[in-house]
Amino acid sequence: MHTSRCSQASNRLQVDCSNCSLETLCLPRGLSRGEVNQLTQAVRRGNTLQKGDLLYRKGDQFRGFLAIKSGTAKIVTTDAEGGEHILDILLPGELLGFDALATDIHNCSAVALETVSFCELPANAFERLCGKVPTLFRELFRHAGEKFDDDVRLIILNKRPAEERLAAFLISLSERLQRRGFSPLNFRLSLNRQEIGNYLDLALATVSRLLRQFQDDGLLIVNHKSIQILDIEGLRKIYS
Amino acid sequence: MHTSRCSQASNRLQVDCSNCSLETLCLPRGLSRGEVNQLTQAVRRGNTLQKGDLLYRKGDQFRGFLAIKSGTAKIVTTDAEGGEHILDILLPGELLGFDALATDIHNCSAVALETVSFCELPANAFERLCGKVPTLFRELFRHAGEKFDDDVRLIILNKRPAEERLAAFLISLSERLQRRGFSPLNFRLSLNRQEIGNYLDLALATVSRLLRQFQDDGLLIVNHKSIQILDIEGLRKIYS
DNA sequence: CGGAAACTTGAAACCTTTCAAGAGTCGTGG
DNA sequence: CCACGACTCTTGAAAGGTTTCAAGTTTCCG
Repeated sequence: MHTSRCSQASNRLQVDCSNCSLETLCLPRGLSRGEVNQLTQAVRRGNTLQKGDLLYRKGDQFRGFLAIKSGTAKIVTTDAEGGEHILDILLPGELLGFDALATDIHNCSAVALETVSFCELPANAFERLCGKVPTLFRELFRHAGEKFDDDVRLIILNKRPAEERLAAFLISLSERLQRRGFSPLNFRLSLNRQEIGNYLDLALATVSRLLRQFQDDGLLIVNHKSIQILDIEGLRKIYS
Repeated sequence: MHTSRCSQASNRLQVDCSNCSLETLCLPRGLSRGEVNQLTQAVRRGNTLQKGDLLYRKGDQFRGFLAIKSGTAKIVTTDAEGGEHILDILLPGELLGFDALATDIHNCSAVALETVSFCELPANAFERLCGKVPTLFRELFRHAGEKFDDDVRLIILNKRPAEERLAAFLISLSERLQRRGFSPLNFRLSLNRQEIGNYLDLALATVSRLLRQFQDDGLLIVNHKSIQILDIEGLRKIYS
């Protein structure tokens, strides 16, 4: 196993939560200026990991909430037979760690899908802050709520035909990337076919076939992991 | 899911959170004696609804967390086409309301599957209490975490073959009923075939066929909604 | 008692998977 | 710089699990 110790970047640039580009997506979202300052002091910034490294591992003690600053990660768990199941894909500004809420032990692993940098709000700092910054726990609750809604979306989505699942996946990705300032029509998948299939409960071959079909239908151009969406409304129509 | 144990809140018995039979499952779970007393004062007890009634409706403003005292309920949401999707089945001692966490607007409806009595911790009382009873907030987070784990279980379960899904559903029900003092081998389903199928993403006909098959295999005896488990280990083996 | 709703059961259809083989891609080292 | 091997991806054909359709039966409830 390679849970390599994170390298802490030297902060000559003095990036903190109040001037972070993800301020409106991440934890500071609903907080006042003063509250963000308090948060800033508690957060450990500039951790980085490489593709395949674990942000945390299923079974680990909860150490704190994490926030993706750049790069992407996947949340996976394993079933009784050791099979892996991808439960979530995380983009910059999204929080991790909610899978430890019930028992203080992580129920999933978080794996970097590419080079990732992230921030950490240590558990003890969080508890300390909740007294001083009541909005903080309200905001964290809100983030937890969004995860619930995501779960609901996935549960419903995975009842639909394969074509709709993949279309919805691509649209959701596109919209989330746009919200983060990336191109919504031109992006690289950080998952391979196998992983997309795992997430959407489809066989690898089905994902491949459907991407081909979308391309043949003029909806997008796919080149390995790069996706160029040509007709997003057409895609949207598939998952009406 | 026969749940006649809890009687209607009668005034002479002065039922409160500290002497409720569900104390160890419900919200008071991790709280001290004094904390439970504070909780008791905030909780509104003795609400009852009939089969088909809504505890809350998708789109409603969040009013507070609810706890099932007796009876069962289902959490459902609707997709874009108006199709219903059952996301959870609630037994006595379980909390509802987490689907409003993200936006303060309920993302799902909660529907009584039979006569239900429940308690309510109003939203404003909750916020007031969180300052005074820090453990309460921690405990609610823990309950939210358990919902996450349930979602994960359902997502993984619904990737398995139909036979395993239904077996796992029955086992889970059996175990949860046992934890609440009901017979784990003899119970009534509060869902019809259609609803079980909806929850497990199976066609009504498949549920019917599988129950028949389980009976033919000597695993259980099914009679409409009544289930008598004969060989729980056999059932468990199906969902290894 | 009668009608609506829920359930059972068979047969055919269908979507997706599995299997398998071949092509393309990437990184490494000679 | 090319060759090699390990992966990943594509694609066809066959198999398989579930659904759909449909008809018949049973149950529930006014």
